[in-house]
Amino acid sequence: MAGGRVYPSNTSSAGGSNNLSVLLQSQRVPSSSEPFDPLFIPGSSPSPFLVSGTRSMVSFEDVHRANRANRSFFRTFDQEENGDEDLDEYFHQPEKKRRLSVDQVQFLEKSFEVENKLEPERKVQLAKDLGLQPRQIAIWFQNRRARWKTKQLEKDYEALQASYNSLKADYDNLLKEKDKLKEEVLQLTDKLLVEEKEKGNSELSDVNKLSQEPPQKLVVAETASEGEESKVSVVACKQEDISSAKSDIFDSDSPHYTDGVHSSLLEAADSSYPFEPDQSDLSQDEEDNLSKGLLHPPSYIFPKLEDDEYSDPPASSCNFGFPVEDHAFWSWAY
DNA sequence: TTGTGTTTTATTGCCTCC
DNA sequence: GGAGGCAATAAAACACAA
Repeated sequence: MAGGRVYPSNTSSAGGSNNLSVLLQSQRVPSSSEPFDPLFIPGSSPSPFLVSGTRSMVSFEDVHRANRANRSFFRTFDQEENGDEDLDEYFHQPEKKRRLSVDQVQFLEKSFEVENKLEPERKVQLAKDLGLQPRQIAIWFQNRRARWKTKQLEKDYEALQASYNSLKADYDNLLKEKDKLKEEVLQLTDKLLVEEKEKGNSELSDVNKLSQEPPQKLVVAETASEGEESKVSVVACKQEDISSAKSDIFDSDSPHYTDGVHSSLLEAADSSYPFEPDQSDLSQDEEDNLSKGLLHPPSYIFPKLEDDEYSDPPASSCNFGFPVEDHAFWSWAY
C-alpha cells in the first residue's frame, strides 16, 4: 500500500461489504431468464442502483428493465452463472473486476460534467446512490479525470496543429509573393539597364563626334545633374558584374590608373590623345564595348575620376541606382 | 475459437496541502 | 502525519478480425 494508505480491497467482500451487500450476496440466485429479480428487494434502496461491494450485485428494477439489452456487468454475471454447480465455484473463486453498468456510468458521467472534482460528501452520496463503494467512486473519478486530460491534450494538439498549418500556408503564400516581386524587380532592372545602354550609345556617338572639339565640351557632361549621375552609375555597376575583366576599370591597381588618376583624363587633357583617331570608323561592336567599359570609358561616364572614389569604389556604385538605404531591400530580396 | 489491441477498473508509489 | 491527487502500471473485460 502506498504511503501507509490502507484501501479496503474492492475485489474482496471482506473489505468493503456492508450488511446489505452481504445480504444480497447470500440471496444471489440468478436465473438465466430473469437474473435480477431475485436480487431485487423492494424499497431496500433509495436509488435505482443497489450494488454489493465490488461485485456490483445490482438490484435496480427500473434501470435494469430499461437496460436489459445493455451490456452490463449483469451480462457478465449471467455468463458466469450457468448452474447451481457453478455457484459454489463462483463464490469461492478470486473476485474479478466487474465493470460498472451503463446506467452507473451514465450517472457518474453526469456527475462528472457538473464537477470533475469529488468532495467527500458527494463521494459518499454517489456511493449511496449507485450502491458502490466510496473508494470505487473515487477511483472512477480519478480515472475519468485522466481520460479527460488525455482528450484535452489531444484537442490542444489538434488546435496547435491547425494553427501551425494556417501560419505555414500564410508563410508559403508570402514566399511566393516575394519571389514574384523579386522577379518583377529583376525584369524592371534589366529593362532599365537596356534603356541606359541605348541612351549611352547615342551619347557616346555624340561624344565621338565632339571628340575633335576642345575638352571644355566634356565639362558639360561632368556637370550633369545628380539624377543623371546616378543613372550612369547604374551602368557602371552592371558592367562590373558582367565580367571580372571589366573590374580592372575600377581597380586602383589597374595599369589604367596612375597614382589614382585615370590615365584617360590625363590623356584627354592632351590633345594628342589617341582616342581621337577616327572615331567614326568604330564598329558597332567596339561601340558596345566602349559602353560596357571594356575599353577606356569616356570621362563623361565616370566624372571626377580624380576622386578617391575610384581607388576605392563606393559600395553605392553597386546599388543598381537604388540609394544605399535600400540595401535592406536587397538583403531581403536575395 | 483464438490472438491481439483497446478500454476500464484497480493498485502502487510519490507528491502536495493542511 | 493523514488525506487526497496524479502518473504509471497491472490486470480483467471487451471488441474484433482472421
